[in-house]
Amino acid sequence: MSIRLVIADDQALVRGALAALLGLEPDIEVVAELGDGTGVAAAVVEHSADVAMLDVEMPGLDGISAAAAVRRAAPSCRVLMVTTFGRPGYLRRAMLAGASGFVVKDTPARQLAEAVRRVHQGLRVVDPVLAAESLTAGDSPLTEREAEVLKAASDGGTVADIAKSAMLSEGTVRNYLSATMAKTGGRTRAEAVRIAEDNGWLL
Amino acid sequence: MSIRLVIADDQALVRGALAALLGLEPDIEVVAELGDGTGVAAAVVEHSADVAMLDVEMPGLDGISAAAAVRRAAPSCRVLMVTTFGRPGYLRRAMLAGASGFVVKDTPARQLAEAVRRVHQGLRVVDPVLAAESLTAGDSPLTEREAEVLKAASDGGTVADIAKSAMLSEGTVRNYLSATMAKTGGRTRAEAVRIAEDNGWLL
DNA sequence: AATGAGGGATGACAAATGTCATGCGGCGCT
DNA sequence: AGCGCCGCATGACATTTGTCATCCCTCATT
Repeated sequence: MSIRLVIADDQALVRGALAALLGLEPDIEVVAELGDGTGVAAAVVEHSADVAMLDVEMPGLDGISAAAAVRRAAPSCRVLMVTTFGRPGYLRRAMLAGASGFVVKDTPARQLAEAVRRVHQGLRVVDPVLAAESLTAGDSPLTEREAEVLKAASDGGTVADIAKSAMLSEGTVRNYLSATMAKTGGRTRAEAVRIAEDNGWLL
Repeated sequence: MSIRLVIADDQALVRGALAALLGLEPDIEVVAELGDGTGVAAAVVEHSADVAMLDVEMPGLDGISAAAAVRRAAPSCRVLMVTTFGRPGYLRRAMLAGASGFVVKDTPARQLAEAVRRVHQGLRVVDPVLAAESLTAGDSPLTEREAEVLKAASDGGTVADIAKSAMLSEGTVRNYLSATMAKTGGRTRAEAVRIAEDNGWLL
């Protein structure tokens, strides 16, 4: 009996190409393709899928949240995350959300089908380089509010803009930003944003 | 006789998947897959390819430069650019570099093979939405130095950092940044960076 | 020869940013 | 009850930015 697979990726070209690639495998059957995370759990249930392959970066519901939704709706369905960026924080969060595997998009195409088979068998699939990074990088040092403020700062607005969007006093915003800079080791606000993004501490 | 195709994309998974997708077409033959832009022109010549499908964002030689190299080395080979980001500036620069087509990665997978066939026939393939944006957005207003300084600023360093990396006086750096902010309409340095990136004025 | 644009620089000034101390109330832990 | 962390806020302060005027030099255009 073949593995029933659901694929979610926001880039239609990539989504279709992955479906084509995996559809070539005799033991894999692609039963649904989605462009965002919102309908994934429902699709998994509807098609009684065995494995869901999810991109982390998606509009609407992000991959991590979608993974959690899938686990809740269909505990027997394994989740394999596929992402462009090997952010350590993504890996950790994906695992906490119940994912069984995590591969980055520059792993060889040959290994993808194998990864699908492994997670289907209940094994865990994790890029070893990433796993190591994830251990050394540690969890996010930012508090919820700090992350929120930093995220609001990530599009380059002024303190006044951020204060307005977060309903905070300007002084408070500066305090939070100062804290994020101290915790990330960044010397400027922009640097703190970059570091936090690279580690997957925002989202 | 089938269309001989060279594919270059830095994400191995995507590259392999695209190859699989297009390999299914009876009239297309994937003769080479590359992970960066440096070897593309040579590969095109070696395999006497008809069409080269290039990603814009690649390590080493970027897709635009690779496109130019292909046109120089094998004028008979058409170039189809494929990119994640529909930056207006990318489209313009790609066309100037001699590309025949430009598609973004969220176009439906079905249309990709058709795009390859069209450029092979000497037709131009351009996402109409993008083409319109490209016209309204206009060319980059930034001078070479301004773009260089703004790029140096894009990782969040201080003025002193930028000055050092560009071998300029700090005052001059501030003047250039001020100019970029005026030209992009950004109210802060970070905003100017974002706007310039979104328009494809950096790179 | 004159004009203008771009690269490079200085100095001065106003505004924004980053830092720090300090305060308060709430929540969880021991 | 006390301690510490977090959320939120103020106020003061030193830096860093962003803005502007002004200067020099070069090169291409007129």
